[in-house]
Amino acid sequence: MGRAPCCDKANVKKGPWSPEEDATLKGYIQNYGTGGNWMTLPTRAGLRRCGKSCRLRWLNYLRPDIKHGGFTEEEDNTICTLYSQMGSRWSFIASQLPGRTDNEVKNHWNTKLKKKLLTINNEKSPPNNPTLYGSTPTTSLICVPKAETYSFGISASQSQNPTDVIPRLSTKFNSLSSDPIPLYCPELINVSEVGASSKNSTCVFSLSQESSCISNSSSIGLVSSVSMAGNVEVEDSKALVDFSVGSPYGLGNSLYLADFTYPEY
DNA sequence: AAGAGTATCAACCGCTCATGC
DNA sequence: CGCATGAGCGGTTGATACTCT
Repeated sequence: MGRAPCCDKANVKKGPWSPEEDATLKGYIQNYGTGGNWMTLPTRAGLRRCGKSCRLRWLNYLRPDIKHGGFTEEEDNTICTLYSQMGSRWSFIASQLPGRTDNEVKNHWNTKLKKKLLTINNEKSPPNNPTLYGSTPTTSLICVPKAETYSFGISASQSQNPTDVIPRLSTKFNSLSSDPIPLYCPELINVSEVGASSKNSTCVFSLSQESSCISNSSSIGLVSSVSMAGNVEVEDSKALVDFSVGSPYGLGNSLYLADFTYPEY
């Protein structure tokens, strides 16, 4: 027994919105507002749509203050900076960009900015010289040249049962820059999930317990415990590693570019 | 010109969180 | 306190547009 559906699936239309539906929804909200209840709005407005669908259509497309069109370089930098600090908090990031929606920002990141980051690193980073990505010095996106890569290897756990194999990631993430927080994490990191999509191989990992990590940043000193969760997306043997790092000293978050080798089981 | 491959983005899905009862 | 419900969020999908061969 699962959760009750939010609407009568048999009687709601799905798929792209027609201009007539857009006009109906827009007209209704402009005249009467949402009434604080999206679930009943389609019925009140005379639309055969799910309330969630109406909400999404209004917020992402029909709102009068939506900005359509390409992103400026300034917006790109804002997204990169905030993503490096906050992770995929798209609603927050979008709130810092007037007229942009979380969906639009998320799509823009996934289709353009992420690739741009990889491309820029490949083309412009001289060996042995970590560089900041972006035009503003405040950004904390770090492109790590191949020679300084944070290589890591994965070895399988001792389990023989494929269903409960938890590969373990033994590595050190040791940023050469003082910002964000450089870390040395000698502990084994449990890989909670390894999978592959049509485009990228993905490896999701997290520390199963608190780990002692020593920061070599003089401004930070000793970080006694850090929890981490990260994603790795692999493309052409490079990995964009996205770490959310929590510590008693607050939160840090950084993107690293690293070489990646597939585990040998 | 046509088919295949790729990129884009609107929309959906399922989950979590907040709130009210 | 526990449950039901709705809002909001992030991940993913799929249709369409675009580019390449």
